[in-house]
Amino acid sequence: MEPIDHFDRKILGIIQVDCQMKAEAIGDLVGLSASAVQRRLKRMRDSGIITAEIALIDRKVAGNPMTFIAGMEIERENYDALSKFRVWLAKQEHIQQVYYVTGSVDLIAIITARDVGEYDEITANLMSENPQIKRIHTNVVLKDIKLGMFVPVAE
Amino acid sequence: MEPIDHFDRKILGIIQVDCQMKAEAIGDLVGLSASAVQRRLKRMRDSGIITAEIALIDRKVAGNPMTFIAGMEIERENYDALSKFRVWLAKQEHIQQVYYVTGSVDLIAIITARDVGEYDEITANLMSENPQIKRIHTNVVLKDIKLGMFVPVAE
DNA sequence: CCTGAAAAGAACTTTCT
DNA sequence: AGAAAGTTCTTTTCAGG
Repeated sequence: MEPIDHFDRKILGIIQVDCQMKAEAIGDLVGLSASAVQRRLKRMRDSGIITAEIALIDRKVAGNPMTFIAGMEIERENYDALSKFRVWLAKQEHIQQVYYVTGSVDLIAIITARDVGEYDEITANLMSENPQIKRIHTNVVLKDIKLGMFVPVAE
Repeated sequence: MEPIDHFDRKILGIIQVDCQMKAEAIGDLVGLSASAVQRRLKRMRDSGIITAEIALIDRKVAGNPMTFIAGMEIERENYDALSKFRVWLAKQEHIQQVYYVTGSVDLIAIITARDVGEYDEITANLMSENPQIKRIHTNVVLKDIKLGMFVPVAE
């Protein structure tokens, strides 16, 4: 993967907050011309440093106001079934994030739903479709304190 | 908050995956002219239905390849200190997401760091700056199975 | 009120130095 | 890299449902 310089880092810091900002405005902030910024953006998109540019929307308007954090235990034996699980997950729109972790549970998922009833349906389906999952510990999110995907760009 | 119609829902579904898609391309997908799509986008941005448009970047390139999920226990008495905590959190770039939850822990945070050492520094600082946090249970993320912020838009 | 289409304006891409 | 020309996209305007 291509190396990035000081200007790239600054640009990444900006577009992680607002990727619709005009190249000229970014240029003013980082001390570069609009052309140079555009070139760098194109290079970072093409090389995969920028993996996606997405809109965040109001969950209530989308009809999925609730969030749940599910800790899951899986059977050690067939934990190679993860690849199949991955394929299955890609199609599950309500399951936003899944992490394979160390600790008291094996997987942690962040799931969005209309209400508790719908969450129940989702987890019931999750367990029936993926028998390697033995147990689910649920935390209901009462309040989003901070939500983001921002990653600091180290110098 | 303004109501949204079928076209808005389709547009939201698209820009949650790619917010740089051209209005004409979106129009082709949803069956609307480019002008109409632009108008709807502007309205949804102004009204706060679209809360942000952000770039996702490669964590390794950013120098923060590791992710940790921290479950935190807080003292019941001064859990109104949440508002101060919130202000403090806003400045903590390594702490991406924080949820106030029911269950065995009170808060769950998703934290990004260069390595375990840096994570240790972050949590040490977290606890010294916020004495109401009594205990932290850490899950180290071994693999990101799915990462996203996509929210399905109910009809 | 919202659409589609065309004109006007702004941004991006390319080329050149 | 920056600047200017060329191209594309967005914004505004306007007529019509």
